[in-house]
Amino acid sequence: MAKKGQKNNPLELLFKALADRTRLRLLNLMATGEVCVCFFVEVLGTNQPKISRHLAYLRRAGVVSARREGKWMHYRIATPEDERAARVFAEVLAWLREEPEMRQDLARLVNVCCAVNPPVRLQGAPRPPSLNQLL
Amino acid sequence: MAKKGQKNNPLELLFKALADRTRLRLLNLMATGEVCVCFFVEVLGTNQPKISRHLAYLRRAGVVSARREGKWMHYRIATPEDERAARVFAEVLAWLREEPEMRQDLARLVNVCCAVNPPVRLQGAPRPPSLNQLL
DNA sequence: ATGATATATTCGCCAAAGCGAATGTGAGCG
DNA sequence: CGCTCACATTCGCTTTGGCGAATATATCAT
Repeated sequence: MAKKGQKNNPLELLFKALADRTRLRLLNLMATGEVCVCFFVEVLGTNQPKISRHLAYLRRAGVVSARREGKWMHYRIATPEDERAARVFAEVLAWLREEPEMRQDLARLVNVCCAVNPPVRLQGAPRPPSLNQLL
Repeated sequence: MAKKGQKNNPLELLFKALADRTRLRLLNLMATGEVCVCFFVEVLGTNQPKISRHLAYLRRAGVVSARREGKWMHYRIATPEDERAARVFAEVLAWLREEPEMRQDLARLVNVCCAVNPPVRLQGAPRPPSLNQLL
């Protein structure tokens, strides 16, 4: 019964989490604060199960945490305890912010939040708190 | 026939390269300078094809470069051109240096290099230049 | 309870990637 | 030339992970 055992220490866990474009885009959107799942779906323009699966992956990797609010789920970045890890993570987020697609994503998120006529899907959705100050 | 096309921009490429413990150990050993393949094999204590495969992976990802010297191959870290990428990479290496197993690896590398009776396998092998100053 | 909404999980399917074992290649030496 | 050493690549095999489609769960409203 000797287990294969996940040798996955925080290091590998983090990098595996970062090794996918969808997950990087999600993290980028969470960079300024917690975001509701429906916004991810809207901004990334993909189906919802895909988003949920990647969010689950990120959570298993300890990179994000989730909070429930009624029927909505909010995800936020979970800053690593280890100082080195936190610095690497912060650098990565800063790097992301410079990529064109990531900037577009952020722009779309802001647009969708501030829209006078938001998509039906987002009618009653709780807006990302960090963006409220932009309104 | 539409190609899947590797969307792999430098970002994902780097993180995929980092998402494996063996590769992280290799990078850690190269942190101070170029190292010959035979030392990797000796220090990590695994078979040679495995090492070569991971080195090939790192090279495809643009993270390391190789130099031939007679029958020996030396690998070194290829610092990314992009400034952000370089900073992230440097932070990662610094982080690695703090992990116990990584320190052990480095210690073994030094030991093997300075040994009066090195393993047969390494008799004529060119030592990592960066370690010569330690002798 | 019924239904609607928001999110999560499961199910096949397929591609990427890790492994050990075997084999290929290229350089130096007799 | 042929042999050996250092390294690279290939071959099955297994695991991981990504995907869309379908289904399950949780919360709220009626």
